[in-house]
Amino acid sequence: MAGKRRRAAMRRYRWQQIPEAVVRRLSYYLRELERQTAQGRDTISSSELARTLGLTDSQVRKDLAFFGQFGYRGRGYHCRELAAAIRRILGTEKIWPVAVIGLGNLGRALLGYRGFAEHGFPIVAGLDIDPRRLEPPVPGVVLRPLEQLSDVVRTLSVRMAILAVPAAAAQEVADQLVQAGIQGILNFAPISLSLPPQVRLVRVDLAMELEQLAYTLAHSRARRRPPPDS
Amino acid sequence: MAGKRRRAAMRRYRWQQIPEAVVRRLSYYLRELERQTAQGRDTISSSELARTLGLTDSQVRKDLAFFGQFGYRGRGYHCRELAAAIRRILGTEKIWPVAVIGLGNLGRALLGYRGFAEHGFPIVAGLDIDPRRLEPPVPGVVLRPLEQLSDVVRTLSVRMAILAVPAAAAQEVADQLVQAGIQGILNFAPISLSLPPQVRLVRVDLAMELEQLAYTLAHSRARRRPPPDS
DNA sequence: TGGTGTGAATGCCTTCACAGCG
DNA sequence: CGCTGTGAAGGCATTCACACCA
Repeated sequence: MAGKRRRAAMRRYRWQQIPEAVVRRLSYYLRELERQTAQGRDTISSSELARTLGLTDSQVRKDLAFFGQFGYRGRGYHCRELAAAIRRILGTEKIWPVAVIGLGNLGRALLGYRGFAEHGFPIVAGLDIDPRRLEPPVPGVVLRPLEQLSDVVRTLSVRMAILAVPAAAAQEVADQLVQAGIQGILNFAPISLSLPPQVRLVRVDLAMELEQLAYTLAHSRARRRPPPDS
Repeated sequence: MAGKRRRAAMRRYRWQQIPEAVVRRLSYYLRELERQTAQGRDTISSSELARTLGLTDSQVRKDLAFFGQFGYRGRGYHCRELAAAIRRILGTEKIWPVAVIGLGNLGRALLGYRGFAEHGFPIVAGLDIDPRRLEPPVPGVVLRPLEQLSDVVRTLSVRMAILAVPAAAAQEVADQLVQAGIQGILNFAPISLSLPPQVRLVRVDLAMELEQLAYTLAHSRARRRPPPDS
């Protein structure tokens, strides 16, 4: 392996038309590959990768086939190599500096969440309307009043922002983000933003995730079973 | 309207076999209906509900049709009434007390996040292995060492837990949750947990959401369709 | 032998189109 | 007249099955 001559380059593709679900799974593959690599594993088969993620082997292979040929027949995929390929596909072989907007409870926590930087998304700035929330300082993070947004975006080359303001303010602040040149928004406010089509939007609604859980619990016939033994 | 005699009860259904995507959208409908209600609106048509969410009108109607008939021909849906129906479907007309496991950066923030309680998921307990993290106290929340998990689960009737521990510890702690009788887990650790099938699992990977954003930004030389989220 | 890559088949979800009704 | 509810059609994603290869 050790990638002497890879027989097939990554396919030049119409990235546009790739199903969203596929891209989503790519992230999962990447996480698992990183974990396996960290554990010293060299290669992995589609069926094993699938099993740990609760998917089917053919789905893994089909997903990857959208982007090229990465496997070795009879042997599977080289973990480190495939991880690198997925990073290239996702665009995370480069660093994406991120700004957090809204430094309340959640925003502050996100400033300190290490998982972002570990995956190529260092948080370089935090902004809030209320200047009192700009204290205390956070090492490595520029804290500024919201009005300086454009400056921050420009000087730090920020293209994506995490929006963690109250729902009531979210649309207005989102408009300001667009104004300032932000191209992608990760929205934590439980509201449906309307934005110009060229601005990418991903929504995370934490209460909603619990609702999904509640739904399955409420309708599982296995009501309130006692703690399983063993 | 004022719901004199609703002509059709909610359909008795095979809740199990309803597509996951439908249940997911139900949460979005609920959010939007709550917002419209708060703005004093009385009724809304499927097409308007759809438009604010970036969906199609027929999709809204089809989704709801899984569960019964909620609309009024020629008039649309009664916001408050439909919201109540969706809450019944999701199981959130009842209160679901939740425990947060892991009181690091993220866990602490989630303790204080109001959006949970507002949607029927009050956080009643926080647990951590490290006793130092149990300070300072949080009003209304019981903070305990992880070893007291079973007690807490029993005395507070907790069925769902939010898992916010480091990835390296996540599987082990998840096993303990199952032991203690937890039936649903919202997992923030960037790792694929393996659990007995009767335990429900929802995964939120924050870095992954940024990866999705990065993907679209990295490949956005050409036009994509508008985000399904809006 | 073991496992990839991929057409073909399947099944599911979404969209269409319109009957039906207030 | 407006808008729901719903069979039918269409499109898309997943799974199957197997040729092919190291």
